[in-house]
Amino acid sequence: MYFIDVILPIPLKQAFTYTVNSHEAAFLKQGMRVSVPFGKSKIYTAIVYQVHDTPPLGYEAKSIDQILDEEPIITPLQLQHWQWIADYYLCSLGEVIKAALPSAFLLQSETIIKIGSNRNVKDENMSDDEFLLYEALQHQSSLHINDARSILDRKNVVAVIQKLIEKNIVTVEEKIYEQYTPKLKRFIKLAPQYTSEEKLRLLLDSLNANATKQKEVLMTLFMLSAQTRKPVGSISLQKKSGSTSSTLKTLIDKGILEEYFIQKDRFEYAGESNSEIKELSAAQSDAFQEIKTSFKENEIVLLHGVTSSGKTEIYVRLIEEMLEAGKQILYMLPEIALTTQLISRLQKYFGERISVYHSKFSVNERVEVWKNVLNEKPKAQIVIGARSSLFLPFQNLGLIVVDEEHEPSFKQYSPAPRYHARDSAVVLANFHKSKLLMGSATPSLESYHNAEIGKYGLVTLKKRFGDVLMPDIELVDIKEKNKKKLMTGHFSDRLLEEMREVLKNGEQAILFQNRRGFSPVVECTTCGVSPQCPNCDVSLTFHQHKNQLRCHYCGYHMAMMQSCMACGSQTLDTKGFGTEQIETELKSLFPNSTIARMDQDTTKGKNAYGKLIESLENEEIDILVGTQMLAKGLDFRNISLVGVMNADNLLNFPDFRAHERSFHLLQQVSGRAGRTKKRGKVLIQTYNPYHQILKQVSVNDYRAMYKEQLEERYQYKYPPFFRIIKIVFKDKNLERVQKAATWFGQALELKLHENVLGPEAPPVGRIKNKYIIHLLVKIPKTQSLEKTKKYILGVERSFNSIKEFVSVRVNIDVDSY
DNA sequence: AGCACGCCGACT
DNA sequence: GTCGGCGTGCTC
Repeated sequence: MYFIDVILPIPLKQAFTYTVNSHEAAFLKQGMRVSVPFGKSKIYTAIVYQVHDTPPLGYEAKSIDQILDEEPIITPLQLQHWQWIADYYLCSLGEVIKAALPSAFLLQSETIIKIGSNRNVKDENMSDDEFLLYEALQHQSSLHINDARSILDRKNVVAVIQKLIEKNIVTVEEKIYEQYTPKLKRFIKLAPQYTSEEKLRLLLDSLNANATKQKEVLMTLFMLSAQTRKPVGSISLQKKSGSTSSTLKTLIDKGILEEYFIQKDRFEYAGESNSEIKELSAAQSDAFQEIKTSFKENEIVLLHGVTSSGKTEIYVRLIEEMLEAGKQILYMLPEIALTTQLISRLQKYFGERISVYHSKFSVNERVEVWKNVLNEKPKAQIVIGARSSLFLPFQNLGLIVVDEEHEPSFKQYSPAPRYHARDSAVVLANFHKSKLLMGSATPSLESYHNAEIGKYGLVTLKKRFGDVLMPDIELVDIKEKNKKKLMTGHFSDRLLEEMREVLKNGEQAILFQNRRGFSPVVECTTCGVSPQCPNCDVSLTFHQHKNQLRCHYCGYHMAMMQSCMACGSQTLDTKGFGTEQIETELKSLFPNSTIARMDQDTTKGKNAYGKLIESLENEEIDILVGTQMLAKGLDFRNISLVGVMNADNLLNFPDFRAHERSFHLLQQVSGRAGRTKKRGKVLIQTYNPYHQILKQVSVNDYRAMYKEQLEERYQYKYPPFFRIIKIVFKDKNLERVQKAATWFGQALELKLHENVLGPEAPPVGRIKNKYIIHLLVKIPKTQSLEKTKKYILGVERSFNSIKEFVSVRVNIDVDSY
């Protein structure tokens, strides 16, 4: 007897054992997929972990359903890395697998209903629902379980189907649908009997005189295949010969032409790669050499280069060297949708050797990249992707670049695995014995600290490319401006002044407002009530273009009311302000300028973002208003002014990274100004111009910010001095979740004492009708991380055995952001 | 996580 | 009286 242990893509920690026969045992290897029956009826895709001959104790193993791969699709190194992620971030290997594999690799069975053996059915023996299904099956041979649900218009259809099965009216089977469909391209060739020139001539003669179109097609085909000696695609044949698909079809039907299909890759970089790499500036070239020197001693190097210093060109040089060494390269960046500019720049350098990978790609595209990386195909030698690209089956990884290393979006919060892609990449590089370069204009405190204590190499690039000056940053005190009545709406006189200047010179301006929607909160000025979301503890926000109130957490929306729902008065007012309101104000302030807005609402469509960028590039837009999105990767020559409408709502965020994040964001936004010889101008409006962070931003003093924040982190026991683990409790019942968190917290305190914080309700205490409570565990560097985690897991186990708390969801978030 | 089994309220 | 709610327990 042979057995295999498999991992299922579910949040259960244990492996599952199935039986296989001796052939299967000999064939199967770790990292192959098998489909296995699981539970009552379902068939799942599982990953083979090991093949052995030890029968399990205490239960009878089922046998597998099917082997799905010829070769492993996951490498042993990958599994090791994933196991590390599972252990470090306290989740199951199954959860990592689910996040790591393209969904097309993890097929699940679906229930199909078919007509049964009992053909003479009497209506009176069936209930209405049963009859409806029976009738549906008279028209089509099979029904998907979802079809049954929509026919009966209810969720639970299993009982009805069960009855029909008992009466032999229907049968069910579990079917797995192949989701991956190779893309086929149609080619045309001459049927073999006509391939000689003479026979072709005879053929042409034999065609009717009025079949000129057909002759045309044949001549074109003949010409094309003589010219290129490559297969002739049906589309290009049609185009070149000016014929239609029906002409082609006629010829195929006559047996003169034959069609055949070749599998095509979905990615084809159409543009050419002009491999001319820009000459590095002196500063860049110094940095490049420094990085290489540093790599001799360090596995990891942090490149701290101010905005617009040309970090990308340095990456390109490093990548180029790795390419020549025949190694694979992973280039990770945050939120890939926002970095189309960068991708096309890299494609210009490396052409078709780049594959792009991220979770918003279709399942088919992701499978193709996966296979190309696995087989070390040249076209996937460089992979550029968001955080999930770190799960790809690299064979021969030489370099990982983590660009914009400080970005919080590298940390996944939900669902598990709650991993940090930058930190997991460090481990991945270690497994592959490859180098890792982190880059940022404003490194995270953690990484900079690691560089300072000598864990990472550090290379600094202080000069902007082309010796462009750092922008001139000015803080505008809007409290004072308000007093002196120098504000027009949300614009100070200084900002308006600068904007007029910019527009007069035919330059562009960017305005940054860190809030979406027209105005976050609607408030009744009579009774002070503002409409709340019924499912979450937040005020609804007003969206002007749809005249709607919306909840950002659960998506709840309702039409904007005419009068206050509490007191009935019509004195509704909007508090705070967002991009939409700024846009409206701008339109009346500068009626002759073109104004555009960039935020989640205006970039929803597939190409909306690209279009905005394009019109900005073509200088069709004079003023662009936007959110966070503006901070990243935009690289335009003609923007000479950046305005930050209100810096305070950034700084007043209730979390320990708020100050650091504000610095990052303001620094990055400022970096958009003045990328040519002329010095850019940045105006930051604030109620508190004396805030340390703002001062540090205004004089571009990263070191001062770093020192001060580090001191605060030390004082208040936060990273990089302490590790933090956040434990989140959720339940429909407030009292129960409070009780649960208190119980858990007390259990933790037994051993971890004062390093357990909470229970505490987060700023938004209820989301989607679930109440939320947090516990925070701080772990000093001197304390064993492993033991602490084990202890927390132990407490969780006891917790889960308490009946009262079974409904309470517990999430453990290691290195929470 | 799904998913089935099992015990209580609101309708035909 | 049933339908369907979701609480509880298991999955090799």
